[in-house]
Amino acid sequence: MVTIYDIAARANVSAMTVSRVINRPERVSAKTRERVLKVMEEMHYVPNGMARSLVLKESKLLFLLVTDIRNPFFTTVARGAEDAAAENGFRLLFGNSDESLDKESEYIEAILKARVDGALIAPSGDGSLPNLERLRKHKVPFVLLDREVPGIDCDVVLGDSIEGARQLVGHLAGLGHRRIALVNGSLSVSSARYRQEGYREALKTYGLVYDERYVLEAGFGLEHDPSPIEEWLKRLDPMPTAIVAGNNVLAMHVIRLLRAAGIDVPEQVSVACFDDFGPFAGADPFVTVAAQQAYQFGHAGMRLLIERIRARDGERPRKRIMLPTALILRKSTAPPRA
Amino acid sequence: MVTIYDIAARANVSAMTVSRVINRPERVSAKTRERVLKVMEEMHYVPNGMARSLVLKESKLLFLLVTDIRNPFFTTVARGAEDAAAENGFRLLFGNSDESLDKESEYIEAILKARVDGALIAPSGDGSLPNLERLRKHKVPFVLLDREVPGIDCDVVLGDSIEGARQLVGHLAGLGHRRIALVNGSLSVSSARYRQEGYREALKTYGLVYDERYVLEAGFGLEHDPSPIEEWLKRLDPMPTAIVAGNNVLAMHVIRLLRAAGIDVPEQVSVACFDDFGPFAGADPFVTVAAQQAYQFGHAGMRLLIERIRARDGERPRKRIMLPTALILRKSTAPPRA
DNA sequence: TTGTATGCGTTATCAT
DNA sequence: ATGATAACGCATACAA
Repeated sequence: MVTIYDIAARANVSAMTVSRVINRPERVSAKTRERVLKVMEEMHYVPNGMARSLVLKESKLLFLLVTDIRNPFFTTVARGAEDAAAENGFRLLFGNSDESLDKESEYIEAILKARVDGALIAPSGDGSLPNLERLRKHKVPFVLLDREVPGIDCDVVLGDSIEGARQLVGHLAGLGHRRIALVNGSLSVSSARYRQEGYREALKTYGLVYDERYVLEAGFGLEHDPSPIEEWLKRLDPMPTAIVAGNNVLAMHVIRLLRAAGIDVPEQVSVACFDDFGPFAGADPFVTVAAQQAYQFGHAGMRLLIERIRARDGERPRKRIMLPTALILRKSTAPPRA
Repeated sequence: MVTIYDIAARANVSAMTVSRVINRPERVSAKTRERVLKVMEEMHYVPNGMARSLVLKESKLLFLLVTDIRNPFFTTVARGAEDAAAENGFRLLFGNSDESLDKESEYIEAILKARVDGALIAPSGDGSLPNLERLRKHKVPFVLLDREVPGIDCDVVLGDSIEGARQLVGHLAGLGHRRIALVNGSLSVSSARYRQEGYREALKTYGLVYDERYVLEAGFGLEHDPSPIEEWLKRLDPMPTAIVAGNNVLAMHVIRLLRAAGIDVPEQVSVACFDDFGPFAGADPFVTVAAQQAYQFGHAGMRLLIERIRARDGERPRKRIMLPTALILRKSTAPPRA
């Protein structure tokens, strides 16, 4: 491997001069600078980032930890995060926790070992507290994504779940639905709690009663067993005329299960959910959603993280960015049958 | 930051002993090992990966370069690649080239600087040759994904485009279509060439004539301007009764444009494409596809890469993995109108 | 403007 | 079984 010493020898300067040509070109005479640059070119020199990181104590590496990169929400988040990172000269490492605390813990260790400059994290849930405290103890700057964790005070980018619930329930109530159920993720996830809270408040707003039999706590993950949803749907009597899903995965499960049971959507049951399905949902997406600004989640979250890294001031006040949701009406919702 | 020297001091051993406890525990007496481990625990020691990489000349970092992480094909590839990397103790950096050679070049520099152990790359096209030669010159192991590049001999994971084309055209011809058009990506991308070749061969197989007016060279990327497609569609006279799209993005454009022009799919024109739309295409996906095994692309590609890294033998024969495609019949294709 | 000495945190080598 | 020393490639502090 070619090092600054190899360059130095060939250019008849010291290694320090080579280092300066790279980092502070203006502090080197034009003549030697040209000569050194020429030798660097000839010898195909590429600076060793690891050696540089070791002495500078900054790696220009950031970590993005999501629960599943396959979910178009996180896919788009990743795109926004990578763009923002690249714009600021950072590279991105990534991992999938699969909503599992254990996997998350492994990635936390990876974050620590890799000496990345910071991390953008969608925590698996409230159980992430020890993981985040571990990062905090090691002074690794981090920003939370989509979910907050009670007990930890940090920058966070959230979606407005309360407003999203109001949009969803409001739309369904406006169509005339009065029995609106909710399939949710685990209540140990803050977004699920907010969504449930918003659902409850919105029901009240529209003069509907909250009935806990019409609320199911399931899982947000693609790999979660959907059979509890199936049983719940069978159990419901009378059937709700509309179902709100806590995220896109749950909506898919619900629609699939309803159809499998011979129930038409939206003819017999309307379905709407939080989160959108991304740009590849097809030319004519089906599900009515309260869409989150996924790209902004990633982009703004990354910028927040980089800001905090730059302002080494750990005492800088925490920022809490709340991104609005947008109701997008599609074909999975319709007025209830007479 | 806690270093092995801090641990050494507290445990009354040398730094080397601490290093041994971490890397070769069996070569340290049980007693001191326990003592050192206890101190490491107490002081919350985390090894510095960068320092380690510097001396060992291996980073346990791999780079995944795709053209767009938002495309469900690459999303799933990423998931497979990350899984395979994690299974083997590697972490993944990633970047999006957006089908742009310039962006790709920037990531190539990043790959070089970061001293990653290898890279899994979906090249932007044949123009990637210099970029790949640069990696080769610096002895960075790499594996190509989905596309090969003439002039470079390396491991590669490809989809069987010839077979995919046969499946698609065969299906349409079987339905009775005789005027089957093709919207393709840039012919400087190997997969586009193979798909076009397969299309041409399949037409012959099914006794149909190849007419270049019914073939358009557009772009695979989500950001490509779709207006050439629009003009092409308007120009076609008579209209084809079926259109094969070179990938999922093109299929989306075509379907959207046809509908915008008041043309029903599949009633008036059938549409089918290479690549699938992933697990979030909705509960009832619309488009008939020749699906690629995206997860396997990532997983097998990553394993190939890791194999090559381990067998430091650069002369090891290149592997060329060809993954089959699967025809999935859905609602975007139907018999032509009488 | 340029060079020397030193350290970043770790591991390999060789010694004890 | 354990330790002393050098080296990995680079940048900072200081000196010339």
